Amino acid sequence: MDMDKEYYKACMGMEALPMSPAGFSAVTTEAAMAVATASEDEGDLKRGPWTAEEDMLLVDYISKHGEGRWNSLARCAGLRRTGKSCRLRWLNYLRPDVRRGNITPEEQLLILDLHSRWGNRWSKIAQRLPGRTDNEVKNYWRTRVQKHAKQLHCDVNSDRFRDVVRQVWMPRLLERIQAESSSSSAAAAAGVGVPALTRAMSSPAGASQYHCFDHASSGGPSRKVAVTMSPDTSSTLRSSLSPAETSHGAHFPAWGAATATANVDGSMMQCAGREGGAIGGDQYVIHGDSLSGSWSELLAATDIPDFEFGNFDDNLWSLEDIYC
DNA sequence: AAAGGCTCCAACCGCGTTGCG
DNA sequence: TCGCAACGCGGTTGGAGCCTT
Repeated sequence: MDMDKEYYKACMGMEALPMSPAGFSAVTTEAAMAVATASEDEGDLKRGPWTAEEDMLLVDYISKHGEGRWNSLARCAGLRRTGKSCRLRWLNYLRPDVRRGNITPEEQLLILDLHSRWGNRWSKIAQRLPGRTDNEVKNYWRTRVQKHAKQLHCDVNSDRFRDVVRQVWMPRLLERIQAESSSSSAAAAAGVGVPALTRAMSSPAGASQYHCFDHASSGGPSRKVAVTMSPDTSSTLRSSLSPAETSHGAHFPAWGAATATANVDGSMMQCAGREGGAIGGDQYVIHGDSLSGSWSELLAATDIPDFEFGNFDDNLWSLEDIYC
């Protein structure tokens, strides 16, 4: 294609070379030359795992010329790969800002929340998780979330599973986040004695809400609280929750005075204490100190209709299991 | 120690969309 | 307007490494 030839001239400072997929070999390094020569010999595109040499070629080329035009980039860089393959390798692995390692509780919470409103829009969800790729989010969902749905004998997209996520999983994640935040900021907030969930604020319109627990009063029974992820707060979580996109069927018409806020890595999480709550028009209640014990015990204590709790093996649903 | 099963994730595939001639 | 090529997204697969028996 002429467009490609012009691009090659521009980016390589040389005349365009023949365009056969196997024979195009505008190379800038010895390694690239070797790869290109091999491609001429074998006349075939390479597939499968990338080698360190290929990674080096791709990174080197993109650092000099930028990304985009992946098919021509692959040829210019002397890679025997399709443009698709180069793009995927760069976006999912080689890009400097790709975050590696376990998905954090904050990220898990965000994924669960965003998936509940957007479904399998992995790319869109990943945009709200800096450094994470759609592939990573998708893999997390398939390996972790779907596994739990399977253990619950329900479809991952079913209302039932969504309820469990909102009523049990997300509150639990939130508590963990807050606990970590509390411990890390304990020194900074010296003397405050901040409980896991504290402070007051009103319920913002369009917020995502679900129950969590207030363990502030140690020794006493835990209070059920409604949690909202507010669009009015800052950072990543806020950006994920624009009011126009918030579509949960969670409603808490009246918010009690004992509401809570936790700021985790700049992500403001809010909780509002009250005596009851409704999600999707139904009253769900999580009783007492339900946050200790197994996953199935939590579920058994949760008034989510139609779950066959007797089928669960407690060992399958250890609370630690829901974290990475 | 070895074999089989399982988990996780990198990579591929197919299809819809977009842009350009 | 049409056709083609490239791009981007979501679904799926293959295999390496880990775990269990």
